[in-house]
Amino acid sequence: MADAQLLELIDAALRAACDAGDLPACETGIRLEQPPQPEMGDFSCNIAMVMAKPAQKAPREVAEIILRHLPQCALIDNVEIAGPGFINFRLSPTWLQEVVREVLVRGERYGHSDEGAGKRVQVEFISANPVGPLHVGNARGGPYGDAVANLLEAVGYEVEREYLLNDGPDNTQFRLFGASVQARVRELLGLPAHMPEDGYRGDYVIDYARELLAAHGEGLGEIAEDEDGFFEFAILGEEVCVADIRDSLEMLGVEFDSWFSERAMFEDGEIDAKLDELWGRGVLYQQDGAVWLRTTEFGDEEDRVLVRQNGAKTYLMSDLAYVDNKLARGFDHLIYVWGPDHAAQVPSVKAGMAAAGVDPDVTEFIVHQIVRLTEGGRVVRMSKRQGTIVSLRELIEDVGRDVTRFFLLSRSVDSHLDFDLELARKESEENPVYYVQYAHARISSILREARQRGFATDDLAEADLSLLAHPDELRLMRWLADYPAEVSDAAAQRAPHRLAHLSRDLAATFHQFYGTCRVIDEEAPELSRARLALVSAAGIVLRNLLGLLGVSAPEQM
RNA sequence: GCGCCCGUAGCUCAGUGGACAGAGCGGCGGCCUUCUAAGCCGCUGGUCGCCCGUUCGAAUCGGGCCGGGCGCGCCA
Repeated sequence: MADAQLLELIDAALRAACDAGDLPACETGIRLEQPPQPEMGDFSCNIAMVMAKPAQKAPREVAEIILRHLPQCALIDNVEIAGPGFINFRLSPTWLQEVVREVLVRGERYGHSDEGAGKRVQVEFISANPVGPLHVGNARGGPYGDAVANLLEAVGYEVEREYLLNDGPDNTQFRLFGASVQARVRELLGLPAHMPEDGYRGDYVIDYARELLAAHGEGLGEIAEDEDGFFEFAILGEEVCVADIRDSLEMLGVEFDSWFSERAMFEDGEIDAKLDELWGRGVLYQQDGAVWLRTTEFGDEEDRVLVRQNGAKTYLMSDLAYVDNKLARGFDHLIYVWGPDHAAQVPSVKAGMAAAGVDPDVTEFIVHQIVRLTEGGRVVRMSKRQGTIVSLRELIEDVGRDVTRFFLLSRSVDSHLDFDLELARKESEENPVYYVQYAHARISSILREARQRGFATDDLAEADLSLLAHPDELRLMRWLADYPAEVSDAAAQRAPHRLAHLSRDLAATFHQFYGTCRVIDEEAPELSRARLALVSAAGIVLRNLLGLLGVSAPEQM
């Protein structure tokens, strides 16, 4: 590609200048940027300013030296030094024509790369406790984790999506859920029931109880109301709950490769083995009847309990065994997408890994911030107690999958996200999802119309692209040229929200082109073919972009 | 009290050390006998929370304040 060639030329110039003794050796990587104004050129390089200090010369003087050593090349039409010392390059227009051709030839693989080839990454996300339906609060990680996985795949990694089910026998919340399910089942059977103080009182538990009764019959009433009974009901309830979760995830368009059961690590001895290993490493001690891990020696603020006074293992114990389990499965890198309520435990897990002799850097914890629903500028209060939590299912039924995904992905995970229900419901120009999808429908429509009028659309790569010279055409082509770098950046930064902004931007660039450049014109068949090629290329990139977001690209609206 | 995140246009937010800080929504005014007007064009709009520092250059990096959100359990 043109930018890579340009980098080589600049590098050659620097080496030549260095050999000639005009400039000192430079270890700084050269970077190309897009100038803020198109009149400034196609690419801009700041190397002269970076080198000004080591060279002990003024930036513009350094730039002149570099230009003196720049090899001749047909690619470059014009070079100038601008502002404080930028070197601005204007390339021959053919480079953009090549981009259009490349998009058409590579199709859905345009923008992909092999940066991550040969590396296996696991992305674990959502992992909400299997004690109730997914709701808006814990759903943010869904589209996010999925889109990050898509991005990593696009840059060549082998990716697995995993959902961790916190269903261990020592899990207090899970047992509480079991007791709650049991209480509801007994109520339905007319038996004396005991809903725990901090039990799960949502109506959905009654639905779960009904389902269980339908599936297993009245014999459920004979299960004892004790710890064993609670756990039995927790496992029964989990089946119903997980089916429910999978169902809403299907509505969201998220599919996991792997559902990992915490309980399995207890049953096959991995938890105990990990505990023994830690004893052997001398990083544990007993105090107040509990077993503690010396995490303070590895950067944590305080030591953490692994085995409680009552003999039950803590979540940290499971987390540490879980890391081993993941690594044993051959992953090179582990990404955890966690909700804000788990942010505080990141240092403990990292310290725990270090204590266990595992390199904490193989893990990457991404903590997203909360989601609030707003309606008419006011925050929709969500309370578990009052049952006003909005489930993911309800949200999707209300505004649809595409809008749900797009909205949840449109902000940086570091920012709190206000989900504007009113805007989300609008099927109009105010809604950014429809704006982007409309651009795709419009592209499809143009191609349909062209075929109807007798234009072939399957050999557009052979069109005479040199006819594309209108400023809005050039702008669109330039946009397509930058796309691969944007995907690469978004993947590296785990920032799918960039894709949402890009899709908006591409749609706007296309709509603008559409407004000034008539595509189908029987009077000018060659120009029409060139423009159809550009339209088709824009459609491909828009489709790729929406694909990464997991948002559909409609043929018509 | 401690930790994490945020503070940029009326609102919601982009902006990986670079050139006059961007977008959407909102507001005002234009554009359909022509490929989808769910569109386009123009106008309106800013002490990048404040102060110091690092740098040729800071919305961006560091320190200190101020404001807001979320956490801080032998629950997860």
